[in-house]
Amino acid sequence: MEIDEILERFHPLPAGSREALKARISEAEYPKGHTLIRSGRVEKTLYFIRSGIVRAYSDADRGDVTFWFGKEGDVVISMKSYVSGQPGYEHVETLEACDLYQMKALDLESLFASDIHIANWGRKLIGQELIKTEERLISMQFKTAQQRYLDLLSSTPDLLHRVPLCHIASYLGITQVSLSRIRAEIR
Amino acid sequence: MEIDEILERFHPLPAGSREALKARISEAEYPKGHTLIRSGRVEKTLYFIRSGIVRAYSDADRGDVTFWFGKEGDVVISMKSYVSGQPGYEHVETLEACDLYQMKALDLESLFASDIHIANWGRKLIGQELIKTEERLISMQFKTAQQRYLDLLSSTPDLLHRVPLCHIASYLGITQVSLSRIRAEIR
DNA sequence: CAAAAAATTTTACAAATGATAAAAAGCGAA
DNA sequence: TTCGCTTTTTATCATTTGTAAAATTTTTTG
Repeated sequence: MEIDEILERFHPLPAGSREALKARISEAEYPKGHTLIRSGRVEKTLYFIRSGIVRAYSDADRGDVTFWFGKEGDVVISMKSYVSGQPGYEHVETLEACDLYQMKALDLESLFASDIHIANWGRKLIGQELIKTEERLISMQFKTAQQRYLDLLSSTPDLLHRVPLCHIASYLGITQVSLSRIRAEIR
Repeated sequence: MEIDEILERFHPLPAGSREALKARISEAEYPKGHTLIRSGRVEKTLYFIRSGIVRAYSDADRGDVTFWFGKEGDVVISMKSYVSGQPGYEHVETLEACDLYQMKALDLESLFASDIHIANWGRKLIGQELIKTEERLISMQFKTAQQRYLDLLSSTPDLLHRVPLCHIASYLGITQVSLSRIRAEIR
């Protein structure tokens, strides 16, 4: 997915503002298994995914728990770092070789301070992430694991071919064994 | 909590921008049990809580499920309406008599378009909501119901005196009976 | 292709949670 | 206070989910 298309996903931008953003964006490739964001740090870079897939996870007693998948067109930010300037709680690693657009958080910050269109674009971007997170939270409270699995199957079927089931299970808030049971039941 | 203090909670504002916001804000009182936001509509008003407590909930098979509590200093918005302009999925009702500051979403929208400080303030506001939502999502995935209850107890102990346990249970993603068991176990 | 490694599924048992019903406790109004 | 109502707790049993270990399948590597 090309950068113009990605930037327009969140909110329309006047050509001048879009060019100002693009002037700060560079490209980078990373292999599978590369860690883009590490917890406990204030992250200084953010990414847009041109191609590939990544996961965000945090450490827990029972190993790491995946709470987000990002794919083509998505933004990769340590939200905590980005919003509050405090060390984040998440790791983000590539699950495939990835082509990314990258940008310094400080560059974006200074564009926010000087360009009102970019400030509003950033507001919309965060807003859309918020809706997605809220909808996931609600689905965790409302729905059974089986329903959540079926939802995932219909909304992003490709995820199941591209990501190991252990990460899918943890994303659904269940164990690998439970997921296996659900899959057997449906078959 | 006074309006200046609430507005400053999210991001510092120059005096002029703060006054521009305050010029669009009025006060209102609502009794306990009043519905501020109804699902299926595009909400045109947003609120800041001066005093009192509210809950957001959605309809499910097994009755309504509470997914957010707001108290003094918090913002009450239908996020879906506000961010995407589409009908929201949540109801918000007062659980106590509430003193609120209220504002038309369109007024805020036009301030976003004309005042860069307010646009960035709005960005920070949404960002902080996102962090809170993300942390709750993670705690739903990582933690047992008992841990979530203990977390709630230590972070907002007053909630338990002000809100019926049926709403607390649904907020924690468990039944009233399970919550009762957890409470008995701890005692 | 065969061996090794990794991922996934299956099994058996234990623990946690849900559903339901009924009892107990708390609370406001007459 | 007592009555009537709501909220909370307790008890029982059924179901779901977790843990641990083994079996199976798939993928990787030589």
